[in-house]
Amino acid sequence: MAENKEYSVKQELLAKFARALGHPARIAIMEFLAGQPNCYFGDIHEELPIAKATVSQHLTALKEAGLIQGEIETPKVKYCINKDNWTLASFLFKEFFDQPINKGSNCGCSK
Amino acid sequence: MAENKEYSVKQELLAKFARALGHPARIAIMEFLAGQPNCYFGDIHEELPIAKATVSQHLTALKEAGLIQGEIETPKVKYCINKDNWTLASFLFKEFFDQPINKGSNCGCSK
DNA sequence: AATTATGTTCGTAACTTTGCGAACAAATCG
DNA sequence: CGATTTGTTCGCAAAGTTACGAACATAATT
Repeated sequence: MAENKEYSVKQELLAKFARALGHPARIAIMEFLAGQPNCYFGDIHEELPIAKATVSQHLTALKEAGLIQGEIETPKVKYCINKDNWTLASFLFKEFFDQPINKGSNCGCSK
Repeated sequence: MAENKEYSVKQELLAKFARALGHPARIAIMEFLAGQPNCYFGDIHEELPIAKATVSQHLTALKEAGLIQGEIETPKVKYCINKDNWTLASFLFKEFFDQPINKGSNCGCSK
């Protein structure tokens, strides 16, 4: 930033992942996928308090962010976590939250 | 989930933090605040490729998510990271990404 | 060829987000 | 008091999100 006043690739990527996780349904989907050996659309839908069309939309959003992948297993559709991007997201978030926070930036307002 | 088909408090909270971080400008703001001993509105604005009205909006979004705090230091406004919630968010994201991923959930699609 | 099961896509509605310039507010400076 | 500095708020436009039911697509089954 600073000189060129643009966002870095990392900032854009982190924001993309964050945005994808920015809905409780999508958090719930990721947690469900992490814990299930078989992850069919129907099972995911059963877990959520929303219509199947909406579930499909959320799955598409997660897919577009690269966090999950789908596979047709007629007549069902199997979803799973994209491990490469999961690992990447994990790394980026950890790096983000582990950045040192300048003591002077306390502003006297955080107690 | 499952029985009641609702989102947990944790899922809602994590989604709220994720959503707040779901824009590159807000990622950039947080990174800037983390690294600066003095974090005035004007300095933040200088770093970003957007109008001040928009910067103000993003700051409000971060404030509403609890990630930052503002303090009037006339005629300027000083912003800083809310450390308690930063720590909470950090914990929630780490817990989320450190959850074990079921091997069976590979679906054969993630190689 | 109809039926069934499983999801996706379409169309729509309501709402939210992002962005900007202009107007406004508050305190200080001449 | 008028002018200046610093940010916020207002009003608006364009675009994106979330949600749903209905219609559609696909493959297996009868």
